Amino acid sequence: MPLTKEFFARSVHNVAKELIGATFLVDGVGGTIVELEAYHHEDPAAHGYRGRTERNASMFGPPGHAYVYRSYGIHWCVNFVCEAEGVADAVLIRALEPTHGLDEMRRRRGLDDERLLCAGPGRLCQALAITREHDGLPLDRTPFRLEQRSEEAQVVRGPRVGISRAAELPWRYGLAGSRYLSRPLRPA
DNA sequence: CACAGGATATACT
DNA sequence: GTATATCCTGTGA
Repeated sequence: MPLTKEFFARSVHNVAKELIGATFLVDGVGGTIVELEAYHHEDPAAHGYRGRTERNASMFGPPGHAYVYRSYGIHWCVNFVCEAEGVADAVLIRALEPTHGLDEMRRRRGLDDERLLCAGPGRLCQALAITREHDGLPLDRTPFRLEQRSEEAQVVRGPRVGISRAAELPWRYGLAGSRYLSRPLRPA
């Protein structure tokens, strides 16, 4: 079952929990979502916390769309907008288990190790060729494909990665036992 | 383990 | 205007 706009028009935590195990493809290349982080508009670590800017404009758009931004001047990171238009809640996609288009991902990443193809927000954007071109695009249309997970997933929660503000909130979600996480997830 | 790389935002002077 | 921090990764100690 493809994920609809209604799926994303809910609390960012419900969306986060249920996205673990979903399939995420761009032009047929991608895999299973095994790690993500929730960013709520009242959360000081969220890009939308201080209001709209040129960079984060698509966070304030309708749910079910992509928010792509450049991180540390080098990498791209992709978020899925949740909740409602104007609210600026989103989930940051942090890691995939590669299942589709492995050779294409290896070529783009310039490396063989399957475990490192999509284990990190910048890495997975490179593997899936996600750039600013994708910012603001709807997730239920080409080039994206998002499929709901077919079985229950064992989801674990822990503190988020790489932030200083609100670092104590356990808003990082992962698939228990996955070897494709960007780093180990210690339950909080 | 440390640190370069360098866009974007915010907090200063 | 300048300075500092950031939702990170690759490389080299």
